[in-house]
Amino acid sequence: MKRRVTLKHIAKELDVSVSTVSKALKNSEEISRETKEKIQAFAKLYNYRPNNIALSLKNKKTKNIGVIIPDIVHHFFTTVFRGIEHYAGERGYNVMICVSDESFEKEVLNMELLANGSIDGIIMSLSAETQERNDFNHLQEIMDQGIPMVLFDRVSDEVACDKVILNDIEIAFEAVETMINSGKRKIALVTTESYFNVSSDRAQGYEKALISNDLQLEKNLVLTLPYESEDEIPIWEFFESNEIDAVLCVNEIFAIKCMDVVQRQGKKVPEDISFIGFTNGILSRYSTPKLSTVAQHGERMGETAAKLLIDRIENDLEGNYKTEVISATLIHRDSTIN
Amino acid sequence: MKRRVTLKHIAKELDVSVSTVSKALKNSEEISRETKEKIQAFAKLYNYRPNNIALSLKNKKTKNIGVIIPDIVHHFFTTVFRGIEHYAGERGYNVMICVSDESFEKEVLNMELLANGSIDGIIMSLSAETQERNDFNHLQEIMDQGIPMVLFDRVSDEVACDKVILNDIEIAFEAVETMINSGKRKIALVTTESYFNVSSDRAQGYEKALISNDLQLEKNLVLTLPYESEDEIPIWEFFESNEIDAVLCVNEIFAIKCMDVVQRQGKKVPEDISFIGFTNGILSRYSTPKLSTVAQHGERMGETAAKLLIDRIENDLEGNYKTEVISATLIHRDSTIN
DNA sequence: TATTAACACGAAACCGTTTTCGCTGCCCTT
DNA sequence: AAGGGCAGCGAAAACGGTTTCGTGTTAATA
Repeated sequence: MKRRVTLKHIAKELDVSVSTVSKALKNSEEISRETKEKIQAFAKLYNYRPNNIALSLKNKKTKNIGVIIPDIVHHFFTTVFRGIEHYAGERGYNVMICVSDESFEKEVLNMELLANGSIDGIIMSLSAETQERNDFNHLQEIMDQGIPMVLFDRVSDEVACDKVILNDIEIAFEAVETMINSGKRKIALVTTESYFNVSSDRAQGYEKALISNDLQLEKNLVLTLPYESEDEIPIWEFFESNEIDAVLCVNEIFAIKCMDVVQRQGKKVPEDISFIGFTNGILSRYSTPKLSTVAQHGERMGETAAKLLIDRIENDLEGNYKTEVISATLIHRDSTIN
Repeated sequence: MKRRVTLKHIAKELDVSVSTVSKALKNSEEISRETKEKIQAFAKLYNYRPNNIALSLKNKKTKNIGVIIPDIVHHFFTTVFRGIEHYAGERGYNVMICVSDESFEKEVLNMELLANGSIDGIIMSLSAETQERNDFNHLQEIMDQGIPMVLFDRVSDEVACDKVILNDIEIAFEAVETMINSGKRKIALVTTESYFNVSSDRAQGYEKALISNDLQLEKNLVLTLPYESEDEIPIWEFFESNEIDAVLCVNEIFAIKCMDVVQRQGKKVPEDISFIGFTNGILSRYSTPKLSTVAQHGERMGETAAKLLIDRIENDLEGNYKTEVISATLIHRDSTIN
């Protein structure tokens, strides 16, 4: 119904100039006390709020940050997002969110949409397709336009910007070593395609742990699963045709599915076979047995990313890109011994 | 590094006026072919993109919609959000998202932030605190300002606007009746505080089903749990001190927790006791046994909400508020008989 | 040859703010 | 009485676009 009241309306109504109104509302010394009181009272009465769009245009600052994530229905990303949202809110920023659906094309589209002035900076995690194609021109363009950008979790060495990552190698190493120390010897890895930087890092940690404990590195103890699939057969065969007494999974779902399969095959978890998964989501807390996991501290990751971004937006940092490493922690539940 | 190129830059460089550039880029008939070609080539070369902020100011349309949800790390809300994002994207809208964290104060703050010109309309689900306080002035103010708003799932009768809800009463009725038909007689309800409209609707459906099947409506077969709590004792006692052979839970987590408790008490699911939960999330699919649930079709809910909102933004509908009802469906897994 | 229509472009207003600068009066000083 | 200083306010530019309404040039027509 009612149109929003603007400075111009107030000015006309009170028979002063727009500039006077603007100054009065900022309590400028330049304006007499009585004029200020009159204007402020009027503004309050009509619930005046400065128009953000006009401010953005004038200041060339939108106080918005854009977030592009591959999937919103995904525990890890939502926790990261929560961290971003909280931190950004504290510093007066709003968050626009786009979902790439793991698609390269949608990622590019989203970036173009956001980059047209709507946001002061971007936080993103690469889509699966982007990692597979290894094509980062769209990121480079954003950087060239001088729009600050922070990459988290799924990052790439090929683009120079601030990054927030997990110490994937170290924590995978630690996870595997924990299982070795509890007496396990035939340790498997269940992972995704290796173009995911996180998967290859975790594989690296897995291998290092085996080697440093004088264990054989066996190719057939590594199972590569498609990112999303309901097909259980490869899992079933994998655990039937190999003697395995411990498993590291690069995500929670893989771990739950594998645990389910081996239990149906008559093995006991963790006595016969231990499990550790990445992503400390709800599934881990409610599975049977409760899954031991690597907590990725998504919320802290999000906060860190937001801090890096906003710092760069507000201060001109001239390159000097930082990579912050979030330390994961191992959470022992009932799928590992001790 | 490089500043974004504007119409003014192009105009100066090509020695024409800003208006000519603007028209040329819109392929206006008014401009000669050669001039248009020259300008378009130049624009492409320097990767000109119109500034969204300037457009928003001029058109008084931002092509942004705001979404306020109580929690982002929550399966149902993320699926709704995905629906919103998809549909909005198709119609050329971006999404700004705010999280109220179930807090009244944050909800109000978020609305004020969004309402200052950043968005063309709002989609929201009420925070727990807002429902508890029963205070909707902030919603009314938004409506008074003429900003279109759509409420979903957690709605209130006290505010007149478009709404999207689930047929909670009917589906709860159906769920309970299904269990009755499989021979169950002592049917419990595990719910949250009744100021959640969805909980009270589900309770209503539960009661109606009992009554219409000539079963006793027993107060002590209703367990009210705090919204988030790790305390297991009330659950344990509830199932120990009552003879119960079937349970309807108003959310997934409650169901999983209860199933866990009764199984540790030595009862068999579903033979001794059946379970149906609301929210068809990942937990339901991977619990032991797999939980039978009410699928709320969050994605469709989100799409519907977005459609209602955008239709209202783009056409002046003058009141005539609609309430769309999404039909939930019962998914039978292993926590119910047959 | 004078009038006119079509063509191709420019000037300016506008969206809502902020901010710089300049212009009035008025009072005080000498 | 003249000049200086200051308090209080307004005009205008700027942010980056769109759009309406001229306006000058050329070619066609009477």
